[in-house]
Parts: sequence; C-alpha cells; structure tokens
Amino acid sequence: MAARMTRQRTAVVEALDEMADFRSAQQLHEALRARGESVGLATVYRALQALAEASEVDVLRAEDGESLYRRCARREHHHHLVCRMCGRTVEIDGPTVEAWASKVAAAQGFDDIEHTIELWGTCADCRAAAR
Amino acid sequence: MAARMTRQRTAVVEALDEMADFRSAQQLHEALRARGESVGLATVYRALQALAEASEVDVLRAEDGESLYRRCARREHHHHLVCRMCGRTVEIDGPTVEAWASKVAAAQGFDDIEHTIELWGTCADCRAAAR
DNA sequence: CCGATCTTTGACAACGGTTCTCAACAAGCG
DNA sequence: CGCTTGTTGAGAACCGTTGTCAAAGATCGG
Repeated sequence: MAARMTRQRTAVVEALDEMADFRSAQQLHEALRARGESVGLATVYRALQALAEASEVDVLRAEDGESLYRRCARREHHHHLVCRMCGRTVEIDGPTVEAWASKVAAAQGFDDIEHTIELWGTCADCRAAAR
Repeated sequence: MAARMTRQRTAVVEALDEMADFRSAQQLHEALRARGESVGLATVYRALQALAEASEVDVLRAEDGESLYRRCARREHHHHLVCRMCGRTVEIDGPTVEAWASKVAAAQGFDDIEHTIELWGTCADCRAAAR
C-alpha cells in the first residue's frame, strides 16, 4: 500500500515539471533516456497512471487516441486549449460551461455527470512557421 | 473515385439505422454476423470510416479509446449526452458553448479551432437497474 | 448480355500504444 | 544489517485498427 519514492518516479515527475505542454508517455520516456536517466517504458506508464489517479497530472487523448500527460498549474477542475501542432497548452476554465453541462444532463435524468471539453487549434507561432 | 453500392455497405448502414445508440465497429460486426449478413471486420471499419468522412455518422471516443459510431438525426454540428453504461444517447446543442469556445481560443491567438464537448453520465434506467 | 475495367472485399498479417508477467531489485523498517 | 514487500524492466501479450493482395463483383461501353 506504500508508494515508495524511487529514483524512477522522481525522474518522471522532474521531467514532467520541465515540460510545459502535454506529452505522450513515449515522449517522456525518450526525454528521460536522452538525459541519461534510464527508466523502463512500462515504468513510465505506471508512474503516469499513478500520478493521474492522484490528480497530480492531467490526461487527455490526442485525436489519434494517444494519451497525453501534463503537470498543470492548478489542481482544480479546468480545461485546455491545445495547439495540435506543437502541443502548446493554455489552461482555461468556463464556469458558464460547467453549469450548462450539468443542467442539460440533469434535465435528461442523467446522473454522475462528467464532461469532456477540450479545445484544439493552431497557435500563432505554428501558423507562422507553416507559412 | 466511385463509391459503389455493395451488399456490405448497405448492410452496415442498415445495421446502424436500427441501433439508436453509439456502437463500436466490433459490435456492429457482431450484429451483422448474428443476423446472417456476413461482412468482414475490415470492411465494417472501412464503411464506417467512409461514412464518417461523409458526415453520415458521428464518431466519438469511449473512455478506453475505442471509437463509437452512430447515425445521428441531425447532420449539423451537435454534441451528445451518453450513458456510459448502456450507451443511450441524447443529442444536444449549445449555442452558448460554441460561442464561448471560439471566443476563448481566438483570444489566445489560436486558429482552426475545433472543440470536443461530450457529456457522460448514467441514465435513469441504468441507475435503477444497478440498485 | 458480355467482357473489360477498376473498385471492393475478406482473411490474415502487421502496427502501435498500452498493459501484463515474473524474476531480479531496492525502499523503508525494526 | 536483514526482511518484507512494493517496484522495476525486458519482452511478451493484448487489442483496436489499418495494411496487404489475390479473388470477387459492380459498372459500363459495346
């Protein structure tokens, strides 16, 4: 039941802290390897899974189904505006939307409501670069 | 470039029409097989892919990443409230949310904005059944 | 009708992200 | 220290999905 602090777990958290944007488990793994910290891929997955469960990281699914992870500034519920090219992320919240979502769902007799609201776009830098 | 009308494609569309809720490609395949219509799994995937491209069906990702398909009543942009237990679906739209999404994204200098807004919950029937 | 043409099909292999397996390993504790 | 028990990692397994390619069939000009 513990939750031992191992070299590997520390490394994953540190790597996440250095990355501002959403990254895949494989990208994290790659980054760790590149800096000399050898950590197994399975371990990276397990660490991310644990962190996600503890709400220490946010998870979201890319359009191709891959899971992306990010250490967000705020731990409270929020959403994201993500650049689909470079992964640049802006945290956003929309109290209006939250209210709307639960009202709509409740009106239909639904319970345990959860919502997925993510915004994808192309950030100014990537738009300029693609020119 | 054609788009030939084959027995298989017709079968997939018909099966979709009979299912009110979001179903996976494999469930569709299973259903077709069960009713005697033999269609290859790859063909089901291809048909769904084509239909999705033509906006004939809506696609959404289940929490485990599996793609779910549904023939929706309206072809215009809309969202869904889905029961995570039985798949029961209610089409919803939120003009307020649409406006909010594009405003927020534009304010951050993002382009080609796209949003994912889906609501998940447990419908009244499933809640009663789970008791 | 009849082929010729050219898309579609389907069984199966391949793919890619993620999870499982299990023996070797190391945190934390007394 | 030793022990106990959670953790690691290399590779296999998993599973939804897509690719392969020869055979089948839809469409069309004649």
